[in-house]
Amino acid sequence: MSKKARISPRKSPKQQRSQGLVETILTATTRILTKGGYETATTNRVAEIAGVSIGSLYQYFPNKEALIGAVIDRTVEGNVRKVERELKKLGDEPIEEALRLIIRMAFEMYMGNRPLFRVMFEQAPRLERVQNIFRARRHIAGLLGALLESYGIHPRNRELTMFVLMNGALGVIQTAVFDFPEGVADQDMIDEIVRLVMGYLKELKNP
Amino acid sequence: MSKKARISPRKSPKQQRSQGLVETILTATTRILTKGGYETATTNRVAEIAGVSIGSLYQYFPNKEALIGAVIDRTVEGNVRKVERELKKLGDEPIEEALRLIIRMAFEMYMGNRPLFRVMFEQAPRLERVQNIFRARRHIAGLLGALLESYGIHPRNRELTMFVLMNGALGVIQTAVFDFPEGVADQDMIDEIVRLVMGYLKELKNP
Amino acid sequence: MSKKARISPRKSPKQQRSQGLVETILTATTRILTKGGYETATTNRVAEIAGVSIGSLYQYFPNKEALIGAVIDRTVEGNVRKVERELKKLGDEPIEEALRLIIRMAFEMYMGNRPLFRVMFEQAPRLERVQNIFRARRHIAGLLGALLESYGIHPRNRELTMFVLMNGALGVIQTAVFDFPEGVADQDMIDEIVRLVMGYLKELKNP
Amino acid sequence: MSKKARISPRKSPKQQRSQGLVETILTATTRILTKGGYETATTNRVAEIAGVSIGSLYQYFPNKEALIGAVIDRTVEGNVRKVERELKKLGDEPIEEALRLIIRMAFEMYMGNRPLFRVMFEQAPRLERVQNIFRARRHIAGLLGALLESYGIHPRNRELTMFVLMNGALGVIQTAVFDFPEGVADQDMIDEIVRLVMGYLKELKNP
DNA sequence: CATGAATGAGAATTCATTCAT
DNA sequence: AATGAATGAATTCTCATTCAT
Repeated sequence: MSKKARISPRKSPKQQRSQGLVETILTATTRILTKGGYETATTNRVAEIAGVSIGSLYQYFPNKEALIGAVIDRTVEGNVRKVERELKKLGDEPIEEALRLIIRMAFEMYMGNRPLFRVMFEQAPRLERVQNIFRARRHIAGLLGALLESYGIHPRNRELTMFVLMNGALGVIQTAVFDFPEGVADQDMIDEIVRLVMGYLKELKNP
Repeated sequence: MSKKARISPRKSPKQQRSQGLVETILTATTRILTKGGYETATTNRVAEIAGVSIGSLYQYFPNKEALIGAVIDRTVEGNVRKVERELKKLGDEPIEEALRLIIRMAFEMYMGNRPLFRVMFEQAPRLERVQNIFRARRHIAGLLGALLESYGIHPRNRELTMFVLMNGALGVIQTAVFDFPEGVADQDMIDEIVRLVMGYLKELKNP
Repeated sequence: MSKKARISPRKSPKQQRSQGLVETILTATTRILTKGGYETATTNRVAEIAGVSIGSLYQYFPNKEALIGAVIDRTVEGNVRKVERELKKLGDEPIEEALRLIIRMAFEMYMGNRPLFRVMFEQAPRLERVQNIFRARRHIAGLLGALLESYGIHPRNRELTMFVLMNGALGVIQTAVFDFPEGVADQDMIDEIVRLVMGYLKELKNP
Repeated sequence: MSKKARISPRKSPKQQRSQGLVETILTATTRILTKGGYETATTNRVAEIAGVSIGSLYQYFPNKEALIGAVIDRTVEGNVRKVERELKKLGDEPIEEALRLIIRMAFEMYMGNRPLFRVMFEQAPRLERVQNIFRARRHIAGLLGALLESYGIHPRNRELTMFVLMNGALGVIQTAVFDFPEGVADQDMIDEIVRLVMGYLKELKNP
C-alpha cells in the first residue's frame, strides 16, 4: 500500500452537488479538529458527522492527508481574505492606530481558533502545507509593507523588515494563545505588542 | 486498574546499567524523532534502534507518552542549562552587544534542532508538557529581566515586558527556522532581531 | 474517552449479511471455547476460524469481553428456551416421572457441553455475566416451583426450597460432569438424583 | 518455547530456608489470588509481595502453572485436614445434629474463602488439579460414609450414595456462595440443606 | 543459591482504505 | 455515484521466563 499518496483532491468537483458535499465534509472536519484535535478526526468519524458515507468522502479526497490539507488551505485562504478586507477598511487613522487595529484582529483571530491553529501548526509540516501557510504570510506581509510605504516608511530591505515585524508580533500572539501571562488584560497585551512594533519602526528611522 | 497512566518514568534507574539504558533509549528516540517525526517513532522501532528489547523500554517508561515526554523534558532542561551557562559568560559589553550574543545563541539552538523542536511543539500539548516548556521560558525570561535591570532598565510591568520581548524575538527565530527568507544572511537576520528588541526597549523609556 | 468499554454489541446487525456474520463469529467463538478453553480464544484466532477479518469482529463486538459475554448470553438463553420447551411437553405423568425427565434433560445438557460450561463458569464473574446466569436459574426455579404447586406441593418458603432443590440436583450433575464415579451407569446416577429430590420433597411434608 | 511444562515443583525443598521460602511464596500467592483473582497474580507480583526475587521463585516453581497448582494443592490438603479434625471431634450426637455440624463447617469454609474457591474452580481444570480436588472429595466422602455406617446406615451402592449426598449439599453451598437468595438467614439455609440430606437418607431406607 | 534486569512472543485494538452491491 | 461492510497492517503494551552477575 503506497503511503506516498496524492495530496491534491482527486477531482475538482464541478457539479453543485459535489461542491456542497466537499463543503460539508470540510466543515465537519474543521469542527471535529476544533473540538477534539487531530486524534479524534478519524476519516470514519468525519464521514459520520458530515452525514456522508465514508465511500463518498474518499470520492473527493484520495486520503486523509488530502482532507486535512484541504482544511488547512481553506482556513488559510479564509484568513487571508479576512485580513485583506480589514486592510481595505482602514482610512486615514494615524499609523499607530492602524497597527493597533491590525494587531487586535490577528489577536482575536488566533484566540478564537486556538485548537484549529494548534492542529494546523502540528500537521502542516507533515502535509507539506507549510509552504502554503508561509506563502499566505508573505502575501500579507506584502500588503502590510505597502501600508507602511503609504505612511512614508521605506525600509532598506523591505522583505526582511516585514518578516521581522510580522513574525515578531505573531510570535507574541501565538505564545499568548497557549500561555497567557496571568493578571494581564488582553488590551494591555495588545498595547504592548503595538509598542514592540512601533519601537521597531522608529529604530529603523533612527538607529 | 487506572488507565490514566503515569507519565513519569516507571522506575528511577539507580544502577549504572539502567542509567545507560535509559540514556540509550532517550537518545534513540531523539534521533528517530529528529529524522522522521512523531509518526515514525513507534515504540518497537525505538527499542530496535536503541538495541534494546521492547520489554526493557517498557520497564523504564510505562507508556509511549512517558517516553516522548521524557525526551521533551530532557531537551528543554538541556537548553535551559545552556542558556544559563551562556548568560554567566556575559561580561561588561554594552547592552546591544549582550542581546546580540543571546539572540545568536537562540538562533543557533533552534536552527540546529529544527525537527526536534517541531516535534516538541507538536506533541507537548498532548503530553501535558507545555507547562514544562513554558515554565522554562518563564525561567529564562526572569534571567533576562535581571540582566536588563543590571543595565538600568526597569519596565513598569516586568513580566509582561519580558513576555513580549522574548516571544517577539523567538517568534521571528522560529519562523525563520521553517521559512527563512531568501537572499538574507543569517547575520542580517540576527541584526534585525536585535533592532526589534532594542527599539522595544527604547520605546519603553520614551514612549 | 471512556475506557469502560461497552459490553453490548457495537451495532445491532440489521442486514442479513451482518446477521450471518455475528452468528458466524459467535459460533466460531463457542467452538474454540469448547475445544481449547478461554486461553486459546484470542480475538485474532476467533476471527481466523470464523473466516472473518479481525476488523469485522471488532465492528460488531467492541472488545473481547463483549464477545465472550455474548457467547455466554446466547448459550444461557438457548438453554432456558430448551428447558421451557421441555416443561411444556410435560403431561400428566406422576411427579416422580416428571422430575426424572427434567433431571435427565439437565444431565444431558451439561454432559453435552462440558467445556463450554466450564468456560462460562470461569469467565462469567469477570464479565459481569453471573447475574444473567443466576437470573436464568431463578427463572427456571420459578417454573419448577409452579410445576410443584400443580402437584399440590406448597413449601413454606418457596424461593428457598426451590433454591435448595435445584442447586442440590445441579451440584450433583455438575460434579458428575467433571468427575463421574467409575462403574456407575448414567441411568443410575439420574435415578439417584431423583431420589435426592423426592426425599427432600417428602421431608418438606413430614419433617 | 515449550508450553508443555512440568507441573510438579522443580525440586523438593529439603532445607529449612527453602521450606520457608516456598511457604512464603505460597502464602503470598494465596493472598493475591484471594484479593484480586487470577488476573492480578502475575509471577512478578507474587515475587514482589513475597519479598523474594523472581529468580528465586523460579528456583522452586518451574512455571506459573506449578505455582498455582501448588496453592490449590495446599488449600485442598488444608481443608481435608480441617474436615478430618472436625469429624474426630464428633461425639454421640444424633445423626441430624452431626450432619448439621458438618454442613455448617463446609458452609463457613466456602463463605470465608469465596475468591480463592472461585480461582480454584476456574484454574483447576487447566492445571490438571481437578483430579486432586476430586480425590480429596472422594476421601472425605469415604469418611462420611463410615460415619453414616456408624449410625446404621448401609446404602446399597455406598460410593454413589455418598457422591450424591455430598455433591448435592456442596452444590447448594457453592451456589449460595455466589448468589445467596435475598431475605434468607444463613441458619435457615443450613437447616434447609440438612433437610435435603436427611430426606435423602430416609428415602434410602424407605423408597 | 539469589538477584532482578532483560527478553520477546503474543495479545487486544484501531483506523485508513477498498470494493461489492 | 453512493454506500458502508469488510479488511488487515500496524501499534501499543503485558508478562512468563531466562541468565549474566
